[in-house]
Amino acid sequence: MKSTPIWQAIAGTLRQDIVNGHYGQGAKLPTEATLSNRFGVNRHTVRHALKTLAEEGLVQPRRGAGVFVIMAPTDYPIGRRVRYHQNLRAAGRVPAKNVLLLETRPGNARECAGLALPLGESVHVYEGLSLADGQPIAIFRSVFPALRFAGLIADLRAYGSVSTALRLGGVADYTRASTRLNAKLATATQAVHLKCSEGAPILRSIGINVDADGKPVEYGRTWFSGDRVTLTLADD
Amino acid sequence: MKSTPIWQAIAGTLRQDIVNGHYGQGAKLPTEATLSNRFGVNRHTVRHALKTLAEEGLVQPRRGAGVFVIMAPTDYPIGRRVRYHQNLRAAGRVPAKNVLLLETRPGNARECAGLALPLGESVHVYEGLSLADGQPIAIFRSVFPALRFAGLIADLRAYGSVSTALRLGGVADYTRASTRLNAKLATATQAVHLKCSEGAPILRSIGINVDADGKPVEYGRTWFSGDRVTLTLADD
DNA sequence: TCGAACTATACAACTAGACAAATCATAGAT
DNA sequence: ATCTATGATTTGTCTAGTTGTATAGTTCGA
Repeated sequence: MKSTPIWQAIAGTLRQDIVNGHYGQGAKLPTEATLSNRFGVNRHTVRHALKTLAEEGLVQPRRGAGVFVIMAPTDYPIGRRVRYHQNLRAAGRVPAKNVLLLETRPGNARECAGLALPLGESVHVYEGLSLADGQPIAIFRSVFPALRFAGLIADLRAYGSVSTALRLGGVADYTRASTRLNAKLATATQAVHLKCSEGAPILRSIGINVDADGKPVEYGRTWFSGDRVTLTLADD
Repeated sequence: MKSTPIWQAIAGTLRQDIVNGHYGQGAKLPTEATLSNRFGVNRHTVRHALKTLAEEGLVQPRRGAGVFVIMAPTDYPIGRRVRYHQNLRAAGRVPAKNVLLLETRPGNARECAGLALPLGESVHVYEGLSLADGQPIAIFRSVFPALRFAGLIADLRAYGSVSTALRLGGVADYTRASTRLNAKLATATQAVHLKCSEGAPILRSIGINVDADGKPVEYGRTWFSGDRVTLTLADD
């Protein structure tokens, strides 16, 4: 049996304390000297732990000042009408999106089934990264029926916003028809984008949005960083 | 004629040196490299000898620091009235406490059940480390009903003593109502604090203390280092 | 032939101490 | 009141030493 190194254990408990809101956003962690005393280890061992937390983007050290919490755990609302950016802004965070991929291709079985399209019909794919205060929160991949929304790619590229692009495509309003949640482990690629370690817990959400007539307009999958996001169910 | 292995001879002479007071309590043995030089053998042979001494409880190695002479296992009294510090002092040891956590939060199912509170009611949490002669003996986590003892956190922070804090909270006397004992294996975090190896045997005690009226005032869990502590049942 | 005892080497994990660089708090001078 | 100098605090970096673990090989006796 291989025992876990001390620095990993320390990093784990500190991460838990941060994620559980024990230290709020911008709060100063105890000094390295204090922590090394508290854990009964050498200062360098604590530094090793803090280094990994800094690499994950959880924490930022400032020479002469201390180590500060960069991000607070994000509450991410799930419900019939989700407006990601507005919710985050209301919580005092700075939301952002990072486009990774915009393309049109034939949909696969799952995508066409979710969108109620014949197999192999062409779909728009919008893949990107959701950020809060510059920290990656989630990877999303949304697919849309390409025949119905011919100019969607251009609109997405121009505005970045799904709701705006759909409105320009003639969908005045849409709601969430179904949501499924899974727990997964981060793949290597996901770990790179989410700035977490491979194998970190991931919360995967698969959702279908429909227009006023009940026709599917978006089949979206989202991979949330389990450490940084708490999904909250909104009942509306 | 069967010759005794070298490592047993080395263990014997080291043991003699220790019991003869050549190395006092807490003293650091020469490094493995020094010893292997002095005895003219490989370092692994010395390590084999040191390992048996460690298993006898005579010495305790600390990675990166050295091998240290250790004292006898601590007798820890369990009974209706436990005064940890006084008992240890009577045995000629120097007791100490190390505060790891002081917070107020909603209690979980077990904690609320133990304290006879409605689920989710707020509790004070006091987590720390018990030391004897500077050596970690046990990790304790006590929870108290927060509504009843409003100023408990401040008192615990000021005095460190549970009995003092409870007295200031209006509980003149309290006794142990129930004690349950389990054997566990040390988690990585516990191993860090107790300075033992992950998977080392741990004696877990779950106790409920009640006031004179039989109302629960403390739900405490304690994880003892199985190697260093002998629980003794006091009948009073 | 097998296993116990021992050697040899290398690397990982942790400790120990020192000093540099940036920051912060505060007393003192203007 | 404001600015400045100073000292304490805190993180960054470096060197050196110590135990933990893994692998590979040798010797010797049953």
